[in-house]
Amino acid sequence: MPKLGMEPIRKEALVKATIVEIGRVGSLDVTVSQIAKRAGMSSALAHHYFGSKEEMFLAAMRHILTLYGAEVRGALAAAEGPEGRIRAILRASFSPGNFRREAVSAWLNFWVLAQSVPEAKRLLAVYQGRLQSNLVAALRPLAGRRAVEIAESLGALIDGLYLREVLKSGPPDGAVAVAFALRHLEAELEQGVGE
Amino acid sequence: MPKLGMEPIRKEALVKATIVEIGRVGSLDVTVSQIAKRAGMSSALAHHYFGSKEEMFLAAMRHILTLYGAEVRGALAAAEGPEGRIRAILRASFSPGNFRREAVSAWLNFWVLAQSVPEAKRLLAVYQGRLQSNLVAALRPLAGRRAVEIAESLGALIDGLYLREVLKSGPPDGAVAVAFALRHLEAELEQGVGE
Amino acid sequence: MPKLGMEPIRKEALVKATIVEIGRVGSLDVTVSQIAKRAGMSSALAHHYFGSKEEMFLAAMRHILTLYGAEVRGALAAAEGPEGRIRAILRASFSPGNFRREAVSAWLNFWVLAQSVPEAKRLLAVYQGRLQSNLVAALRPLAGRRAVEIAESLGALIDGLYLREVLKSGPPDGAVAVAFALRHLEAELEQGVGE
Amino acid sequence: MPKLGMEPIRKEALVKATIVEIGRVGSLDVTVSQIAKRAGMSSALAHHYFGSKEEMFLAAMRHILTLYGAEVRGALAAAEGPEGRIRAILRASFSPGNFRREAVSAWLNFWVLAQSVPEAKRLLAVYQGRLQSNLVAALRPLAGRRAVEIAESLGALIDGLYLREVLKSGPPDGAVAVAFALRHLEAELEQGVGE
DNA sequence: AATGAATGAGGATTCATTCAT
DNA sequence: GATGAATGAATCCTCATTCAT
Repeated sequence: MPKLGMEPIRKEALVKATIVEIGRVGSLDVTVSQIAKRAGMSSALAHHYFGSKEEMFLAAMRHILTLYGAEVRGALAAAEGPEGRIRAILRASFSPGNFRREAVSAWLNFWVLAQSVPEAKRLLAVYQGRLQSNLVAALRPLAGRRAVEIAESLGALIDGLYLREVLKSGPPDGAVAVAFALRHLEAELEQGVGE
Repeated sequence: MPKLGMEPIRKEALVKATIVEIGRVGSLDVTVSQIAKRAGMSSALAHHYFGSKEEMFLAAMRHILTLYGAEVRGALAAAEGPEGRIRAILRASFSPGNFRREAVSAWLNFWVLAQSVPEAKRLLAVYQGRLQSNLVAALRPLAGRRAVEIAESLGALIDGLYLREVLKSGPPDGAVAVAFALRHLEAELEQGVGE
Repeated sequence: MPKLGMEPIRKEALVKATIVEIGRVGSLDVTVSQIAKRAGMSSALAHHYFGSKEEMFLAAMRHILTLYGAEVRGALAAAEGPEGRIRAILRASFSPGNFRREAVSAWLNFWVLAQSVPEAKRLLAVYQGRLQSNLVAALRPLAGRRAVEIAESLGALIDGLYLREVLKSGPPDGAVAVAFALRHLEAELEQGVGE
Repeated sequence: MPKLGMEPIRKEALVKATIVEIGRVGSLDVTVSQIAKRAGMSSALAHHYFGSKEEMFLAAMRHILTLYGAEVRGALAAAEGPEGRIRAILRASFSPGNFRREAVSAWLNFWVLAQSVPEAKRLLAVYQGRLQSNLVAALRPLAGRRAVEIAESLGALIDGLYLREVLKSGPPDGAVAVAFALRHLEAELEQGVGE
């Protein structure tokens, strides 16, 4: 008797194991066996479910980006006012669920993957596009036509803060990162006001 | 007496080939043979001069960071006034020599390398430290005690802009990046004034 | 469910192939591929089961020493009287199963291995210790306190005869070797009597 | 101007370095570069003088066997009476010059070499032949027609004692070995007397 | 005489992937 | 569904040897 509904459970376990292993090793030089072992199954089964190592990586990317997207959406739903929406996006971006060592490590490696795997590039582009439109929507009432460029610089700053987390030791501090980004934003907005 | 003085020539060729290959493949999954072939020699010779693949990567990192450092130093030497110094740093950061596809790709991969190779981490930390102190020195007259935090956010922004170049197509446009960073900076400085 | 229970079969095939190849080449300069090919499998599988070439060598050593030990034990079980026990040990030592060209060659190479691999050294020491105590036990009733030194010299003689077999051509002649050792032994014992 | 008479000096340095390195590593897995470096020259020069690694090994063998032969000859010249001659041979065999760790190690490795290199086999056979005839000559007056077999067993015992030195720790003790061999010999001779 | 330069050949080891059961 | 078995294809690295100077 086949166990019913094993597939999603197995897949999820593999996706999580993939992220953990990438985070542990710090690169994509992770073997399917390592991942499968951590997920509690044989490497053959991992291939059975994903077809190839690359597909596992892509699934892991989707998982991380989906998680991020969900968190942002949730935060936005509870936010009020333009500024509140921006704060919500930032807080979600640096929430403990996203801004944790192994996720940051995986995320960085996905940028590398994007250089050689088109689908990975597409996924990152989608994520970036969503972030950008969310920011623009929230900024429009505050910054008018400057919303686009401010959004872009805020987005780049967020990515830069993620990147730099790699060199730091100790657990990531999301609050500090949010404060940084907010200060930057206020500066930009004040400038707009001053025009 | 044998042919002499080949070492520096070979090493330089290998370092350049390493960067080219990393840029071409988009990851550190380059074989020593590929690199050596592009540098016009056997892989055995590459090992003879560098001892290991990792050492070649580190040499390539040092090369890129040294190049960057030299360009910044040169630009600073010709700069006048605090603002001029900042512009110099930014222009050097996004100069065609540094802000080119293959160098950006290599640079991104070095961040990944830094997660598993301590020496790579150290090198990046040194580069980051220099950038920070250069920025702080230039910002001090303009922003007083806020110099440090502005420098940090400016640094993160620069890294973010580098990172995002990965998703773009076409040759990197340094001018746009500089403009972005400058706008951000002006906003930060104005804010200080408004306090 | 997959094909099962291959491990012991494969391992045994590899161990035997290792001995054959060492005997054929006359040194430890055998490639894993050669061994694996002779054992009828890929070198990758050999590594899968043994982890490393060195482990294969050690397994081959254990095999040879175990074989030897078993033969001695068997012969001792059927032996009667002190002299009978000694004859049994000698006959086992030079039995066709142990005293054959390829086993002698492998044995010699294991002595070399013992110089650089501690575990190999340990194995040889264990074998030597067992031989010594077996001999002493059998000699005690015949030679009293001289048993120890006679055993030692008999052991060294056995090893010397093995060693010298290397230079000979044609199949080893165990009978001659046994006769040699027995004559030596009788001389030693008579001397004791004469005291 | 070529340095005159460099060749023998270089060659000797290489031969000694070969023995040292084999002793150090405990096997013939020594690189020409290691040997050359220890001899204070480039590996290219080593090849210039010996043509190949194998030739270096053979030269080292000749060196060791020559040394041994010379010592035996010297000792024999000063010996008096049959028993004195035998003692001389044994003492030479286990003299500090021959019975030292690195020489024993090299000697063992040469037995291995003899299995695949005919010239090495020939050299060992020559050494063994000389030892045998020396022993027979000395034993004839004492043991008559039994001289041959006693010589052979004494020779095997010597080789066995050399071999077993490999497992021991601490510097070889020639005196003990000589005593061992002498006791064995006396036993053999007494037996002859008793016939 | 002497050596730095250079390489071809090879060898241990790894790994994604496939397959039979 | 699940996995042990199995391998081909790499890849890093080593090394004896050659050569130009």
